[in-house]
Amino acid sequence: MIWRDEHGKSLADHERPSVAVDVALLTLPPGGDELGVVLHERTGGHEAGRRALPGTFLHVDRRETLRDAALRALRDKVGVTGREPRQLRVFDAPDRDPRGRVLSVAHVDVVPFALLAGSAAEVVGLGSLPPLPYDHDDVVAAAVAHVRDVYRAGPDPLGLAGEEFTLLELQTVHQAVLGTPLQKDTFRRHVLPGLADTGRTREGTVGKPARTFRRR
Amino acid sequence: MIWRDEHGKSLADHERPSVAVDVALLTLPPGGDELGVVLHERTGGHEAGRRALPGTFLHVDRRETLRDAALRALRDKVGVTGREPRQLRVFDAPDRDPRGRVLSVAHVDVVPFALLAGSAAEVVGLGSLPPLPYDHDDVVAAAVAHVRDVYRAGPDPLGLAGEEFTLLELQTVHQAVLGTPLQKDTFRRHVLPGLADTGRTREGTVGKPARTFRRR
DNA sequence: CCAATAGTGTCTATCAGACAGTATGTC
DNA sequence: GACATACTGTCTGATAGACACTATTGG
Repeated sequence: MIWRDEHGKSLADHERPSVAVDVALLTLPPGGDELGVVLHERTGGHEAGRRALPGTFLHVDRRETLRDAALRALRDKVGVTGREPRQLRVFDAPDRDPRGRVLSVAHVDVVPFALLAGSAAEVVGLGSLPPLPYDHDDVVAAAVAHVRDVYRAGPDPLGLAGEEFTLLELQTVHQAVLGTPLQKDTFRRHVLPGLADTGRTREGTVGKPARTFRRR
Repeated sequence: MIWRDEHGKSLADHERPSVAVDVALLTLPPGGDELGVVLHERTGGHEAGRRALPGTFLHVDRRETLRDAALRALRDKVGVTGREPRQLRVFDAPDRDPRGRVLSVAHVDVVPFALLAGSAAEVVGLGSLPPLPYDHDDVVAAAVAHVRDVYRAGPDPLGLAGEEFTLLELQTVHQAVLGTPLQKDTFRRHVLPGLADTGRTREGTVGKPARTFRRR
């Protein structure tokens, strides 16, 4: 049976675009004071050696969702699992891909730097990004803007700081994400209502040991 | 020439989904105190008589953008032109359309009620929506949430109040959009910085005539 | 004068931001 | 005890929210 729409057309009568997903995966390199982008270097094909955001085509034949495609791209291209990519928007300029009409559903996610150890990921600071293919520069810009918005709402909403952290560690994360320095006492009062004291302290440093917290 | 990706596959080797756009077009019925949704009644086909959001398939063969497809849907299905639809997100549940794999890029826009005069549009208040097909209920919910967010930022960002308005008219619009009553004096001070006094007043009513404003 | 709506002076509670203090650890 | 870092009391200025007053029109 073939379903037809109000003009008597079936789905087969419409030319269909290819649909891809691209993921701007952001992280915080240690010691760095700015966000990093996880790229992968392409091998083979006509774009060998060029770095790009991890991405892939949607596998319609496997009834794959966009989320699953994004997770597959992260796993296969940069060896990262356990993420929760969020849609940013669809990039749909007709000439954005020279191979044909390809819509790209841009996603954003974030990963603690420690989880990248030993993976195929290459992390590049926001300030030293190479030119990226397609509209990946716009994807990164949208991703950074989105993450900054989210981080204005409360303490480490996406878990960049890990499970347990001191207030100074949390402040460092927020400063790197937002790209601006923050005041210690103001920051403390801002985030404290959203945190739970673990009862433990961070020992072994100079100065008074700091209490550690979890997100509530 | 056929471009091949890093696995030696060309675009033709991937099964492609159909891509549709759906638009939640919101308006403010006169006298009403809540947002309305512009629906169109389907004619012919297997869903005749059912009401749905205006939508259409992306015309890949015409190199159409998603924005253009959304504008075309508004023009052809409900007779509305001159809008600026914004993407909400992609709805991609594999079984959302019984005809096959169809991704829907949901859009939102807003239209002054006066511009609907004589069109094929049917406006239904948010509180009295019939069950909508596919995931159109979710689209409407996302659209309303988005418009509410936008209207928290400043005076009538999307132009629902028209060109020129009194503060009371503007307040009525905001109350209907947000679904909550607002305080006269607080509202006034909140929006005044974003308005320009026209120098004119609204005559012919009981009480002191109100000055009219434009958005700045 | 009265009714009705427009517009404003002012009080208060809250909050961001900052300074400068106190507390508690290492060396 | 010196020093470094964690934590906090408190001041200030800005802002949201609300009350109640004044202003200006039509009838």
